[in-house]
Amino acid sequence: MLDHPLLRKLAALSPLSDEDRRHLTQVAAHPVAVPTRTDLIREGDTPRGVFLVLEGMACRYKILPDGNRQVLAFLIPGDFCDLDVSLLNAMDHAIGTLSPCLVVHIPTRTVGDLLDDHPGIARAMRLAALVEAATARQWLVNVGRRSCERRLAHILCEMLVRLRHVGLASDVGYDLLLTQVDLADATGMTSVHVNRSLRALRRRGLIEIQGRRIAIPDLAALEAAAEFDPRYLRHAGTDPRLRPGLRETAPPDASVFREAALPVDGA
Amino acid sequence: MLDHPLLRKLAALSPLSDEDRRHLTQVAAHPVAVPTRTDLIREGDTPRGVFLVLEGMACRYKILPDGNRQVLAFLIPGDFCDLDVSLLNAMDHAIGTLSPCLVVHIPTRTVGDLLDDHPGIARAMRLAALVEAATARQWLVNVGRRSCERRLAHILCEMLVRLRHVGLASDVGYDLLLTQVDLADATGMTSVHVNRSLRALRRRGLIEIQGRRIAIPDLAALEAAAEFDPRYLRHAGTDPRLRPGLRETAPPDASVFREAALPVDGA
DNA sequence: CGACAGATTGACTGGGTTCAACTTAAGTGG
DNA sequence: CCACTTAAGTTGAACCCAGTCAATCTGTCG
Repeated sequence: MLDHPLLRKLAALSPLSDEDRRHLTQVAAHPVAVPTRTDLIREGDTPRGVFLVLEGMACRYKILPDGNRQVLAFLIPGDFCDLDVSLLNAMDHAIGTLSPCLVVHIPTRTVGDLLDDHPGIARAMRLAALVEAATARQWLVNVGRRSCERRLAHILCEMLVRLRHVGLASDVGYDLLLTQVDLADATGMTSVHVNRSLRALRRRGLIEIQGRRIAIPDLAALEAAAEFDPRYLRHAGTDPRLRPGLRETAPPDASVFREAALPVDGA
Repeated sequence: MLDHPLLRKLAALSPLSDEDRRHLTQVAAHPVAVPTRTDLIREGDTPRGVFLVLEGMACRYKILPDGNRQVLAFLIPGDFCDLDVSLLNAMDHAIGTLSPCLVVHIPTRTVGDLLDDHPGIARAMRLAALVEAATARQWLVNVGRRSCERRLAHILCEMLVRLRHVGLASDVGYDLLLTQVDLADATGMTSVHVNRSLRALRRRGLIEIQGRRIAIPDLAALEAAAEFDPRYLRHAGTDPRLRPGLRETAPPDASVFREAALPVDGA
């Protein structure tokens, strides 16, 4: 039961009862095989539910008028797309596979039931959505302000942690089912320059690549090179062991708001 | 009552009852003045509620080890931060003012009551959150795949639409309470290059700048230069007038999923 | 054995950064 | 009311990171 990626992922965020687990397992009982480079949903489509990836890798992406693609997020086993998607009547981006995948489609109604009738699941899924939002912020920082080599290192670190969360990576490496073009479109680079930057990382001894396998001989070194801090990937959760301590210098008063602010006569 | 930015923004997304309006007005009754460049909450802080901006401009941002800043989103009057923030125990980014602001702090508990007891408000706020997520995706595309001049044009178009939604922009322009450094940190550029690119836009006759005032003589031209499509800013909503038609060629079958997919024996 | 996608490498180019000086605007206090 | 201070905007020149173009290599699969 633990090898079910969705269960692993959600249980790591918030405790799940046996009943929750049973229910989730049932919801994901009938996956469908989808070949590489196939859209699950396109920009402009009306979402009829949520997709859940059980095997393989997919991505959210947008295509620009000039044909360029920007990858917005990678979806790995255990990932699903927007909970509140039912409120929308048109997708502003597409979701497509990057490798052969096993995917489950969960109808809007089932999602609603899940959220309404299973508070434990609802909480875990809301937390997962917050982690995804935090990841999106990291990507914006990545593309906006980090050097190309660091960007790649950062994404490789991120994928290691995420894959490990669902049992798909060892401590030393993992299979990255992506092409260098996919990495380029995710990091705002050219595939040519992805290639060169990967080589640079290889030469620095930070990674080793054999086919699709990424090996990381010295994780601490790679994380340092990436300025990677994994806390955003789990910064939710009630488990005190997971509680982050992002600031080293504890603030005497949390909010500058109260100090600096001047009360004003309201309305 | 309509000049309340929060009401204008939410009402545009989903219908609000008079009672909803009364309640929201009351929640935002006691704003506080906050000077420029003041943090409302910092990275690592535990959120104790939600901030609502009534006047001025603020932003979400992150600071990198080398001191560089990445702005993740601009907050304008009517904007508030994450609803589900109470699930977190540490912010992964900071929120700070970029101009003198009037801000309301809404305690976690009040937010919960609002969401639980006022379904109309809850729906509108969930939609607003989805629009913010869509905006974040646009920013990633912006920084990842658009030329610098286009990036700036895109952000200027976006701000026009958003400010117009809360009655703070005319058809021809608005006051942008940001410095060129702020724009640079939002677009992944240098302030020097922001300056040069703005000049280029000015020379092309797409914008006019006087102090903080941005005038847009020919909106269609600017939108074309930016490849800007405003639908993501309102693509939610039940109002059929707001229903987007992102694709011009209607798909015969919405989901390639069903076509391409091969059923697989599940678990 | 082709055929094709993906990876790799080289040479050249250019968009955007860096560094630094200077101007303008907006306070602030004597 | 003006001298002083500071933040923001503007401009030039040199440099370099990363894109572009294009050829070649490698592996895989029918």
